[in-house]
Amino acid sequence: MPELPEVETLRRSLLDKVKGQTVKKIILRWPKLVSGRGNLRRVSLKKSAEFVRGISGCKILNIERRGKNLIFVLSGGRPGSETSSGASRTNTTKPEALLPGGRMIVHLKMSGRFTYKKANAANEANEASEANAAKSYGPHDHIIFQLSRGVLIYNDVRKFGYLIYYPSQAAAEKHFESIGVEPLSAEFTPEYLESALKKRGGSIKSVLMDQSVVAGLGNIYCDEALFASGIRPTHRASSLRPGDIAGLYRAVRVILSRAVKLGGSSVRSYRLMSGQRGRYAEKHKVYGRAGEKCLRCGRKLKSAKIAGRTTVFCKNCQR
DNA sequence: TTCAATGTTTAGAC
DNA sequence: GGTCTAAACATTGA
Repeated sequence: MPELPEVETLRRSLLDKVKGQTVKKIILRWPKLVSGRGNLRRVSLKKSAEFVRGISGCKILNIERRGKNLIFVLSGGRPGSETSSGASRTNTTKPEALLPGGRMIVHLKMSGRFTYKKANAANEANEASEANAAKSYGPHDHIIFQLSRGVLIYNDVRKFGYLIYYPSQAAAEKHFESIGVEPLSAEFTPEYLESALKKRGGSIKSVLMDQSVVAGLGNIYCDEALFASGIRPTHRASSLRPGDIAGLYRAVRVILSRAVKLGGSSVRSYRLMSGQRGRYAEKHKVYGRAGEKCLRCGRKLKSAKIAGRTTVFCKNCQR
């Protein structure tokens, strides 16, 4: 599902459900997903073991977002240390004992999802038997996190996504070394955008999609922002005029924040965790509308392959 | 039936 | 280095 608004929407609902819960058990039904982020990754027993050992017993303190990535902030404990059963439960007078420790970074790529099921008598019983537990999961439920009060499931039809455990914040930060600014943060300014675009060859669309420039824009929101600012996706990034860049900058901010407010865009089978549709898809002016009429001038919207992605734009309104 | 396309990223080729 | 393509995988529609 994954562009910034969808990931941000997911972050909020996940936080609401799992914050403060402890990871009791992890079932890796497709271990490759935790073996790194390269597209040629192989199953790594070492990584799988580190993932399970590192996260089991930890409390989920917070969930953050960086671009299209989710960052689960975990407590520093391990089973048998400060997060162990009896002692910490009675010793509630010192919540500050749970310092942030490891991080789990998740990228959903094309088809990653999370679902959450509250614990109840039925699935407690299922968990008792491995055979029944296996039956209660869908064919694309690849990673199961049994939490203190429910079950968090990572589901990914195409298996492009990844979940990586880092033992410290410092280690996790390296993951984002080559990622650009957050488009909804104060760091993202018209000046930043202008200087970034000046340096780049290639089309404006390919640069906007480049996560090392701005983090979180994908095919949908690039097309929408370019339409809103009247810029043709093929336009060379380095030759945009300051006025166009200012317009593009505003469009990116307005469109992303509006989409976050509406819960993102549900296209294809994507749904919110609640099962509802994100309502921003209703606002799309160009994405998914190739061959239909431009909502501004009425001419037929064109489709083209740009930066390897299907791109929809209006030849008349975007120059 | 076969082929192309799908919200993404990256490794490897030039 | 920048810039482009194919690949990781499954499903769906033409």
